[in-house]
Amino acid sequence: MIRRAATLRDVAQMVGVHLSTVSRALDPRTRHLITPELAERIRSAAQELSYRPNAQAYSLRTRRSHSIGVLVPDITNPIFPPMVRGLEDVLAPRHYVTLVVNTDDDGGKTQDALNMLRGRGVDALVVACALRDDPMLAGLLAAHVPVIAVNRVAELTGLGGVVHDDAQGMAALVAHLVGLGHRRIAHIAGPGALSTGASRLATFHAALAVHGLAADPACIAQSQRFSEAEGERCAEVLLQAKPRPTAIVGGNDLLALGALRALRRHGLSCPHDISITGYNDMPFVDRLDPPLTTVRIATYEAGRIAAGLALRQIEGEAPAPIETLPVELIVRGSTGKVSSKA
Amino acid sequence: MIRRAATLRDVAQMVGVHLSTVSRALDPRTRHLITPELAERIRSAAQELSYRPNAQAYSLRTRRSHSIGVLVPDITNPIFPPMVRGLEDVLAPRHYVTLVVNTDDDGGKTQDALNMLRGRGVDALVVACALRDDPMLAGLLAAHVPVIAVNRVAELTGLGGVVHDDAQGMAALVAHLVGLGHRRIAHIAGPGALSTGASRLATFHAALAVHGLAADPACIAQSQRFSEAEGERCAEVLLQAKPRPTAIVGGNDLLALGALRALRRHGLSCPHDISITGYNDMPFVDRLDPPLTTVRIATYEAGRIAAGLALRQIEGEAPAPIETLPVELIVRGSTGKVSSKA
DNA sequence: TTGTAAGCGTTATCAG
DNA sequence: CTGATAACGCTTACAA
Repeated sequence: MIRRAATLRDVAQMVGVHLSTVSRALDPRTRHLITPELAERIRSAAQELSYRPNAQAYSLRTRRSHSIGVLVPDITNPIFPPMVRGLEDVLAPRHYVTLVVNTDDDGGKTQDALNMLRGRGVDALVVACALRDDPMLAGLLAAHVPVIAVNRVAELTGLGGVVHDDAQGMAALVAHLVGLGHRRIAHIAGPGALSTGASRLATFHAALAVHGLAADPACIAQSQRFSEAEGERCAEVLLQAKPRPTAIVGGNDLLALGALRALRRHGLSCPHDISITGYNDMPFVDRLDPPLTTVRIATYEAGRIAAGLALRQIEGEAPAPIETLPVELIVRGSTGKVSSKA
Repeated sequence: MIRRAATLRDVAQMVGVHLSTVSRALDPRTRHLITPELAERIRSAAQELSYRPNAQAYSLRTRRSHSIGVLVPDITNPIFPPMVRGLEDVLAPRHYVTLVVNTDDDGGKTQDALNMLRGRGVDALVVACALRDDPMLAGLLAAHVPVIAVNRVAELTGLGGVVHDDAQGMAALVAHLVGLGHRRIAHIAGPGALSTGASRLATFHAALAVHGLAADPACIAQSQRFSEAEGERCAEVLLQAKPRPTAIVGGNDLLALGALRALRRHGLSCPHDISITGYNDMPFVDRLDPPLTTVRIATYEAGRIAAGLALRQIEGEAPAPIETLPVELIVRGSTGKVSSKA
């Protein structure tokens, strides 16, 4: 009763032709080799049997899996779903699937995931978990596996990808704070091993310099992870600096949220006592109390672009240089004029 | 220079045995047939050549793809990533991949996704986008495709899956509100075509009855989608009821958020004028202003369980009856004592 | 214990 | 234009 799926052979038998003829009739690229009338008979027979090409047989023969591996640190982190959606929205219509795997930024898991994906013959890899110094990525490039970095990148020549414009974002953030009268601005830097952490720290310094300011070393805290707990810990450190900073720029929204929590524990109010900014504009940070001033990155768009780059590399084009997406400053309630007594 | 991946044949050649011997030596299930010493030589040769089995050849031969299709309405909706994570966390160690596809609750897209997944030979389907009356699901069951419903289910005999205990959740919510003195409690019902929408509405009525209350029809608003916009629209309607309800139970968190927005527009305060509750406990609803009282569902756990059920069905077991997961009432600031003047 | 060979469903090359 | 045939890389009876 469990009828196995129809194959080319079944369709051929039904129409009374050879299966290779069916194959040709069904492939738009070779259909022109077939008498239109026959092609139509074949098409309707295939329909009738609800023929569905066997993807693994196709892949085995053509060495094309029509699948793309996607490595994300953790899909549960709200910045990744839109990116994944962006990938899918351009890949699905072109009959590619995305195999999304979580790495938890763990070397072992990443290696396992990679082996699995390569064993499954993915045509390209989209990597959202790059380390600044990433031997895994280097290996992939050396093995000529098409690979696209998103959001985070590695310092590797020949690596294609998409990132968000940290220089622009930081400049806007700092200009905004300076405009509100802040002079003593602190930063909770993201992990130095990640390009986002390092680059935001670097551009933070650069942005201060533009306004003739320089960061007091006591106003820079280095986090180990992009997490709320780390944000809280780092903010505790920054609150000890004397004089106290009047604003804290979080390396991302989670770090900012942690900082907010630290303030609250110290009985300080945001933005009255200290202004706080985030980075990424995660969902719902506009509804927090106070709503978070932050920088919006185009994650969905990054996914779409990454998909396009992957497709191009699959077609054999050389990797394009890293693309930089513009960002947008979003001013909300967590930043305010520096209080007069400060 | 682009060395193609090593195959069994390459390993065999290196060791000087037949490729079938290599196949056996590498498969834990048949390794015992091989002289331990030879097996070890083969293992190290495979290692040396960094042999990786070709998944499509394996699937073609065995009719097992070691992949599971996952249909979600939209991965961007924060209740799904944890579920997907739960699936992956139990499937990945057993060498299964998850192919996650977004349907946007659109019939056409769902059909396309399904064709694609079946063409790729997924061993089972995990469906988080079931309709209460779902011909697609019925078709899958009829075709004997192993299918597991998560979160939302269909009224179909023989369908296995996991849902969250709406009766328990609603009872707790209503008891909480009644305990605060509320008697006139309204509900923004989720879409009637979805099991979650329908079941929460039904259990809402049942929960009121337990306290000797009955819902005024003017206190039930029917939403078309689980969205903030719909929540706002429905709340507008409820605010016209006379006397005005003192509490509104949202069909999910988004509907509640919309209601909150409507209140604000009317210059009403939550919880002072009207209490509001959500459902699902999405990330960050604990940080909103006011923090949302809601029901926490175990989405990650649901994913893990669904994975287990899928695996069992793949092994040939008959589908188990729908499993119901316990939920937890989370009381926060959006609910309060009914105001004295009411 | 190991080798032989068939076949999974395709595509692609070569004849006719 | 259509048919025959050889892979693609693997598992698995069956033989030795």
